[in-house]
Amino acid sequence: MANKIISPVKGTRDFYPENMAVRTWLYGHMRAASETFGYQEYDGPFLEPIALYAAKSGEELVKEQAFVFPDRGGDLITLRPELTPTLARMVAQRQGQLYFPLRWWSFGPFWRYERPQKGRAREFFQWNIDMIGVNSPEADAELAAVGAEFFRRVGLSPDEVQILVNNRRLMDAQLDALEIPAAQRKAVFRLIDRREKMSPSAWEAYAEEIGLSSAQLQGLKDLLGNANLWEQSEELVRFFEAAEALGAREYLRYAPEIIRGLDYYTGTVFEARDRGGEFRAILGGGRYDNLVADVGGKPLPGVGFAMGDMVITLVLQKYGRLPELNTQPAGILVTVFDADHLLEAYRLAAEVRRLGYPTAVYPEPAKLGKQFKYADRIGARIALIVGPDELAQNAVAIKDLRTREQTTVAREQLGEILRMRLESS
RNA sequence: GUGGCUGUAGCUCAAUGGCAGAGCACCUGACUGUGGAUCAGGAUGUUGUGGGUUCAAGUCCCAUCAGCCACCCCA
Repeated sequence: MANKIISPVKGTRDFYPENMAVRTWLYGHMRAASETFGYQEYDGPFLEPIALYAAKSGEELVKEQAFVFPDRGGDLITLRPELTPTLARMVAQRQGQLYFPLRWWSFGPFWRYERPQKGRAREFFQWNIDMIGVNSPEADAELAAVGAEFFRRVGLSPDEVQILVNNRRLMDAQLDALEIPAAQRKAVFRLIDRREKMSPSAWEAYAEEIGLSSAQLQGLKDLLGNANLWEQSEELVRFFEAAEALGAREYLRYAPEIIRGLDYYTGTVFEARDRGGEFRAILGGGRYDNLVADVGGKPLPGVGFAMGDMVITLVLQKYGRLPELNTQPAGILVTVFDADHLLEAYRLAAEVRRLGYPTAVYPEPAKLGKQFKYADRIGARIALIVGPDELAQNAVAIKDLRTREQTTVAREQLGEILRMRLESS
């Protein structure tokens, strides 16, 4: 038996009803946070040509981490590893008819060919939210505020999660001052990104390896130790002022070590972490001012972030913020007294549904005890019985599965009684 | 792509190289119009898969697959 079950594809997840309930719950809060700020829902194709990503997403992403396969005509197709390039294309295609600034959000599946581990699968769901057409620190702050709004809604406090913020232009200027040449910039960004993941000695050895002088290394260490560095960036000063006005300041903190991996970020970048530092980034995003032009449109600035479903779920679990979710839509189960009363049960179920209550009916005759047990196990609150006695009186027996009390009511009173029972608690 | 740990009943896990087991869950009955308790009984496995060593393998060896974890990388 067991050996005949075909394994699911590595790194995919089956969403049983209890898992699906969590996904739907997350989706609801993402929608609420997005719509509170006036963002519109959209989506793109799950399949894209590989060329869309080749331009700007970063080589690692396309070469090593995307699912790529030839279609029957021989063209290379990619299962989308991220949404931003699709968004850039969609905007570029209708650049003339869209009205800016554009505020769009989306939630859907993405694929990434990687070794699965904690907080990461090959198929995952991701919330994307972006504002296109404005280049201002205040727009950046609004996106961060949407992230903060989401955390607030799911019950995560600023003591538990924080959005760490930096700015690439600021870091570029600082690296200029240290006379670190442009050719070395990418390697140094990577070095910064790895600061907290390596031991201090290994980190310094790595710095030396990429060609930093000891003076440059000391300068870099000073930068990364300077929690007030943001005051030297007019963009970040305005960013934090706007975040304050938006009521999101308490979730934000300046962090000079935040760089982000994607090549297309040009200004402010941010990512959310749990304060224990236990998990990888909960969300990540920033400003990208060249992306629409890179896919063939006229230049348009943008800012946005993405949040995967897995890390946020781990964080919510850690802090006990995942609610008990009801996976049973039907509060009522109609029992089947015996084979002669099967259709009577079906008629009763139809009647109760017309009254507006989701109702399941036991699909075949069985011992009543078994049916009550089933009703209890699927999470129904009320069981209804129509046997010969009830039928003779044009009545229905109502059993409350929690209190175990049972009453018989006239058929025409059924709606009223059900309303009292189901809406009382 | 590299490394570590783990695969035994639906679930959680036992079994000094010597007859594959327990608890929970499940099914039946005690209870022919009533679920969670109790009691009695019952079913359940090619021990992930394929090889090898051995008189004998769940146990040792090799390979492979899967899950988890770390590295890599991160949307």
